[in-house]
Amino acid sequence: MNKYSKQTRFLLAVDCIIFGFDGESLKLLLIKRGFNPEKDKWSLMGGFVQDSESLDQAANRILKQLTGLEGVYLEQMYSFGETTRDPIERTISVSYFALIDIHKYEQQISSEFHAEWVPLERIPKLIFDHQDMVEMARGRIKYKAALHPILFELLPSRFTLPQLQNLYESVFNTSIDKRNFSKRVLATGLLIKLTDKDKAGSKRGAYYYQLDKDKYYANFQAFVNIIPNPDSLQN
Amino acid sequence: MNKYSKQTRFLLAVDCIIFGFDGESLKLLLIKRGFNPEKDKWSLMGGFVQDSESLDQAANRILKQLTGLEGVYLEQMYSFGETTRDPIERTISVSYFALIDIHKYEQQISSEFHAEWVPLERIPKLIFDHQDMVEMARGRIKYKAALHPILFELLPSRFTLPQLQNLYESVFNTSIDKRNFSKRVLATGLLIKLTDKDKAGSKRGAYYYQLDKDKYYANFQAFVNIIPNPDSLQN
DNA sequence: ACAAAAGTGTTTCGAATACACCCATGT
DNA sequence: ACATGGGTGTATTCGAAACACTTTTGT
Repeated sequence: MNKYSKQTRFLLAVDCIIFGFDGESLKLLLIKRGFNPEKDKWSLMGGFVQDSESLDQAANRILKQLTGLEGVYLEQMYSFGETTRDPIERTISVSYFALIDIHKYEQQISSEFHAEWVPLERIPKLIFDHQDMVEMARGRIKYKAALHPILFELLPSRFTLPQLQNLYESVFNTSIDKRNFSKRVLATGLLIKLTDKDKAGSKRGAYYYQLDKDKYYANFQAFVNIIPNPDSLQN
Repeated sequence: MNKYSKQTRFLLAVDCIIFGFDGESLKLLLIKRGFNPEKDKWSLMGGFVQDSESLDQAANRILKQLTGLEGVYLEQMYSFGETTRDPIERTISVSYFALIDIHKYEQQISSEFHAEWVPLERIPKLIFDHQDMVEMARGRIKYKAALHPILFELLPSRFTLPQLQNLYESVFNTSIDKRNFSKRVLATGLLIKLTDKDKAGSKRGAYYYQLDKDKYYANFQAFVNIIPNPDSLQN
């Protein structure tokens, strides 16, 4: 007995907006499609939802397919359902955004996706409505990062304050006084100062810090406003 | 030529979490299902997405079906896609939350939905995962209202400061000093003081205010934090 | 006259900001 | 010795919070 038999069924896709940070600038992981439609055009990584999996599972599967990574920060963003967004057949796309430590990214064996890290300032034209998704994701990461400590997900487990500040400055496209920055960020109580230094960036070296995971998970919901004058935030 | 022919298609629903405020408490508009499955159980208002409409259009249609209202505040919230969330057939639900002026609500002719306004403290058991949707919506309205002036959508076009304060106190389940409240809320510059008073609530009467629509739309994205200590916010 | 709700102002406190010098080290 | 980036403290400002009395009017 199928009570819903008169209803239309739809294709369902998941598309991932994958952020990474290389110490210089914020980047997205894009692929060059190796298949039709829109072969050889740039696109977000995505795939169809399978019969047996939830949306979250689909997103995790697709992320792993491309990056080899599991257990990364992944959050559902928005569902796109314009009737003509996919010219071949109507498809609803549930978009997810992911934050990964760019250094953990492993080129997958097949490299069948021709993935590339592209700085946000140089995103090429993308297929379908993927541009809109990227726009929304840029707004969302700013919005959320202004209030919650999510940007740590983009850094390796040990990082320095100058690195962290660079990251915030990239995301918000602003510059921050380093004295005030360190005060605010240390005042969260989320950071543990380590005893050794990163000598890569300077002669003197900068102390490594790591996240206090317990406090991180406990305080994640709390407002942690690190950005001065967080005005022009989207959404 | 259908390149996607091997993929599974899914039922797609839209479910609406509809908030209203009657001056006393925050309420949800729920329906008692008049059809199977789960006939006579409480549920959110929802419906299947049609072939010809976008997700937003579907949500607006469903909202209008129940309330008779158009042009109300309606925002996509989250998509629920657990494989077994609907026992009859797998259905993905895109949830929307709506804020409406409860006084504009018109019982629709058919009253085929047996709708009722239910205070948030007395939400009955709901079908499927609608409980989860309501929980998420409660978190979301707090979160967003702590930062943006969305609660005006719940009030009539003319309202008094005591009414507005009641609303904030209901949503955040707290009490606010009325002197500080009026300072903060007037400091936003979003309110226009009218010359006449609402004599219903008291002998002296309270001045009516209305939203400065232009400033409202212009400043919507800006942070407008009216709530003291907005800590325990979800999401 | 009094009860009930509306309206209003000042002081205090804490957080955010602006701002400048010394330190460590590789060259 | 010097150039480069790392690290730290204080004074000021501004906004948030605490707090109490007067006004109006229907009864």
